[in-house]
Amino acid sequence: MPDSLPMASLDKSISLLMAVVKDSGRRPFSAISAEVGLPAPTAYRIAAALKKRGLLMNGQRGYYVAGRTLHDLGWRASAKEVATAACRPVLRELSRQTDATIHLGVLEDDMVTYIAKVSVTEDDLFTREGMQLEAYCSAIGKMLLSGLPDAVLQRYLASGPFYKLTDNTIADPTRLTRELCRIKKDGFAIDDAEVDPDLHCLAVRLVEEPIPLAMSIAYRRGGSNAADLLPHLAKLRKCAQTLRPLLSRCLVPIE
Amino acid sequence: MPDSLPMASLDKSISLLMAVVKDSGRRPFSAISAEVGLPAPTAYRIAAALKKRGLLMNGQRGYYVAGRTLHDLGWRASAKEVATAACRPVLRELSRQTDATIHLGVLEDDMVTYIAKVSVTEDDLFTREGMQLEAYCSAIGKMLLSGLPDAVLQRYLASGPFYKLTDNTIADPTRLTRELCRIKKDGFAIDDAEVDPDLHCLAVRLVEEPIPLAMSIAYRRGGSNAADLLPHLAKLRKCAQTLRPLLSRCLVPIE
DNA sequence: AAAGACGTATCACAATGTGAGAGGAGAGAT
DNA sequence: ATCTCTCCTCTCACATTGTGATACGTCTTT
Repeated sequence: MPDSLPMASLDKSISLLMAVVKDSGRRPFSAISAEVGLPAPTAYRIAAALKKRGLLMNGQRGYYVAGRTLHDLGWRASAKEVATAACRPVLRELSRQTDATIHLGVLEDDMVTYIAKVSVTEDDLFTREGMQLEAYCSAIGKMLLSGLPDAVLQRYLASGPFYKLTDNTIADPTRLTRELCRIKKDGFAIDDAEVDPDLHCLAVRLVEEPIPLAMSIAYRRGGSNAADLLPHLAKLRKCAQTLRPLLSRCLVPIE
Repeated sequence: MPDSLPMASLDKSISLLMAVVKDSGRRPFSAISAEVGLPAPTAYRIAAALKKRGLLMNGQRGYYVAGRTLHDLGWRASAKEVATAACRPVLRELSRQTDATIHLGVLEDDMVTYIAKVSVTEDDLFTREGMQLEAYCSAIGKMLLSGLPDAVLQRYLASGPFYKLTDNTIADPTRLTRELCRIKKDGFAIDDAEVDPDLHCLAVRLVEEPIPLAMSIAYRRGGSNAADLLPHLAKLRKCAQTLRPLLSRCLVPIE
């Protein structure tokens, strides 16, 4: 063996961890460590270290099972979380350029969930990461709705009633349908103070797979209106363009 | 520093991995590695090793995000999977003692999912891990149904119709209700050839939190009947008793 | 009581991870 | 275009640190 790889010890540990977890309790630890090719003391030392960090736990004597930390980490590695992590730095840059707040959102049972909120300066928006909003009146929501299959969209439109949160809220299913058509055609959605009298948003689509994502730029200013946002459309689209390859690298559906 | 812990390198790697994943793209890698206290070359070497194994991936330049392997491992560390892993060796022992097939199951939208099937000898049962069966006619299913809150159970009973898979299947909601009451009182459920003419099962409850689990012992023999299984009830219960502390150690709801 | 498997210690050796320093590669700014 | 800053990699001498044969305590099974 001429050149031994760097971090051989880490690599062995990962192999062991994966082998144990994938075995799912079928074989005793000794058998697994043997298969991975580790002598007993080494294997037990690694297992002890992994256990200390909660990546492994003791099952029945002679057996190990996946630990809670692993579950935590895995949860944080869900498509939603990875998308958030991958996008955040780019969104921060866009926020810096536009001096506005950027939101990243997904559709979850007929509501928009904001999975990332990025702003450079302190903003006075009521939005928060993890918050859910009605889809039909927010820019991200309408953007995502416009991408739904027709049958699903019809079911949504029939599921009303839609309440008017402000004077501008489009609560009429017919008008909403027209608006979604326009959005699909133009490729951008606007929230013209439809959820809050002072809030104006402009949203574009990001990706569809493995999870539909959209992002929006938001201003909260008395006196401004939605038209003020349109100049930023190009920047938004360029940002989306930057994000797409990034996301597809991180979120490959299956190999 | 007198005694350095064993597997210090692994420990550092885990710290770095967790820090990166938990940061969720908020700060660049350099900042995170600095916080963890790792010099740049070391941090990058570790990151490269983690990336090679798919635990990390590259985001935007200067950023890392959780990788697909991490998601896989985390999925395998879900409550269901950990429960399976933790139980399997014990179930295997019971299977050896009784020379029967042991099943472990959960309730998932009104059906039983078999998450583990253990048998020492080759069996000729049609069951498979991951398979779903009607709850109202299987022993594990009835056991789990009997533990449902009253309101949920009523909804289930009203959700029929229940089909007779064999002559013995209890398809009448009233009789089924009576049977579930008995099961709740006695603490065991029987499948007396209610799903397959040759299959007899005896099930007991395991745990309720964080996920209701039940296990069953199954014989497939022409000429035998459910009464033949009752002598094994004590062994089943002892086995459940063994598993309970094990499971609570592995599946602590939240810390 | 004996046999066997799990898990931990001990310890000398050297393999291997370490980290300063230098340098290449990109991106952004001027 | 050049400059500049940050990201990332390479090299290399050092000694920290992981390694694994052997051996011992402990628990479970026969």
